[in-house]
Amino acid sequence: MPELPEVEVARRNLSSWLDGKRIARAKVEATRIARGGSPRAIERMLDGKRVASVERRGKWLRILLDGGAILYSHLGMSGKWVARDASDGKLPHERARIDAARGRSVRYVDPRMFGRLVAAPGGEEIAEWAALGPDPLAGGLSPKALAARLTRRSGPIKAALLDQSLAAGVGNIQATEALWRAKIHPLRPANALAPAEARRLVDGIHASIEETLAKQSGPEITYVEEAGAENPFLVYDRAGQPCPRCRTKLTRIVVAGRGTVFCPRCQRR
DNA sequence: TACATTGTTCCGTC
DNA sequence: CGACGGAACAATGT
Repeated sequence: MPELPEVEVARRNLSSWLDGKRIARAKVEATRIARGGSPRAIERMLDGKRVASVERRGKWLRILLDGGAILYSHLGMSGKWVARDASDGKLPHERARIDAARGRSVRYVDPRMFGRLVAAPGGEEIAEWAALGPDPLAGGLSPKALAARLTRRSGPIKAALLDQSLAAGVGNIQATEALWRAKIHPLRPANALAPAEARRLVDGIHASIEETLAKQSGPEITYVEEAGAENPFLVYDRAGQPCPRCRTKLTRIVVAGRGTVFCPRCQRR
């Protein structure tokens, strides 16, 4: 599952492949991924335009084009941007491609099709982008601001962390890792966190993101659930294994409908 | 064969 | 109106 670090790697890759390049030809398949206009309309928006820059906010990407049009991209659970040669054939599960003139042929691959491509020909900011909260990597997430927003929430802290309007880009993996680092039980009511705990939580989010980012950098990202991939995380998907801190057996529960691993000794309720 | 699993967005309810 | 639980989505594993 791509979360903030993987999406940031995708942004850097797209930027290196496309920045300043003219788009020779775009192809968008007719799948549920294409939104905000027909696949044909998205292609027309891209064809012949020069790419100005690639931005990220939370788990959303956007490609800004000269003239003001914008292509938004969300990777969902299994989406990836990869670069090939223009002469290379269609990849398995390839849903779109953007061929740069005198450059790479950039392909969007997404087996499960939870991802999205949204065209904004007039450069409009789509609602999903506008609704995103502060981005932890951009330094926008402060302990005080997070604590203030958490006072209104009585549900489990883990569920609150998954709300993209609170902290953009934190998903199930980063939330699980950050709570373990901060020694906070996933079921603690969000509005019951002490200031020191909010500080530890923000530190944990930053540390987890930075560490994942360092491990995932490269032109091809591997997601943890893919066959043959090794799990780079400290506790995510490691129920039954010893806690890396105290060796107590890690426990798995379900919070907000999602698998949640924690250490019953380090993370007390 | 049917069902659980997976993360996020969307939707209905309180 | 905001919080929150559950449904839907596509594919895979049991």
